[in-house]
Amino acid sequence: MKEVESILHDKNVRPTAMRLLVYQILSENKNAISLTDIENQLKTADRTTLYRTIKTFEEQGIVHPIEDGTGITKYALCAAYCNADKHKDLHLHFHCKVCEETTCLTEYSIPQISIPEGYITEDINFTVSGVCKKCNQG
Amino acid sequence: MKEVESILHDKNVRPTAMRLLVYQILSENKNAISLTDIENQLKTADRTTLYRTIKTFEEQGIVHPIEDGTGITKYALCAAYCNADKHKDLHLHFHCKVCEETTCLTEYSIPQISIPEGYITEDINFTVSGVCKKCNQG
DNA sequence: TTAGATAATGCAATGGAAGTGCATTATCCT
DNA sequence: AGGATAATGCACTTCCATTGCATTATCTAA
Ligand SMILES: [Mn+2]
Ligand SMILES: [Mn+2]
Ligand SMILES: [Zn+2]
Ligand SMILES: [Zn+2]
Repeated sequence: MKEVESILHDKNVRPTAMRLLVYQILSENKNAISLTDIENQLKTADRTTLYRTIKTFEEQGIVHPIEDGTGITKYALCAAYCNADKHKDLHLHFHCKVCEETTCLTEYSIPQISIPEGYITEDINFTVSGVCKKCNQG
Repeated sequence: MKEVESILHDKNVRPTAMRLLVYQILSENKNAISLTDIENQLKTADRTTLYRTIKTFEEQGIVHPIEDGTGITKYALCAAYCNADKHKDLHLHFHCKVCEETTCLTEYSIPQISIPEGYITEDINFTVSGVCKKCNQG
């Protein structure tokens, strides 16, 4: 059994051909990508299938969604220890307004914060936007 | 000159009837609201006008947009000291998955963070989602 | 190993929000 | 008051997200 196949298997996701391809694409892109990006890189696949594949991946802790402020949700692979119960990759995300790329800053953790008494935290989104290093050196 | 009128005036926005109404609605809602929310509370107005009104308000530091993870942008009035050059109300936002309400936690500032060398920060979005106090007491 | 149950896929269609072009109307300043 | 400029309303377009349903693939247990 190939590596990707066993990863999906471990996360309780049936390793279909389509899913292996989507996983492949996600792992080849160093930036976070949108559903449309995936669609463009996988001309054969139907958008609906991709949509539901990503949804499944998200639910099973394989990818995490990123709201980068563009209104288009991006996705990136999770750390190995994420699972269906909890996403544990709480890092910053950066969106460059010049090149439009959205990146996981996996080395930069979301800082601890307090929220008002009585509120329950389930998800945290910390996204910084501006100009990335590459675009800053023009 | 009424109070709202002078606020708009100070921010270099012509105080038209429509704009006064939009401002009114924003100030009456204690939560952040969407364009559609405004539309529903102002049946007479055309959506395009509201769209452009909000855009103008945003540019002139009257409202700030909030990406709460739903994909629908919400808006809330800024602090008095925001202006066209810079939004200075850097606080947390909370989105309740039960009642769907999005709130400004104006008392809770966005913590200082470091980002990688060479990156330039322009905007920061820090949104927590989960269950709000009200929904947590059911 | 095969049949039947269950899950995944593909197609077609819908919904909702964002955004644009242009003609008309209101506002403001001189 | 008059003319420049800005705001508004209407009609349309685009794009992404999402669903229903029929078909096909996958897995499991007999
Ligand atoms: Mn990430
Ligand atoms: Mn706010
Ligand atoms: Zn860039
Ligand atoms: Zn709530």
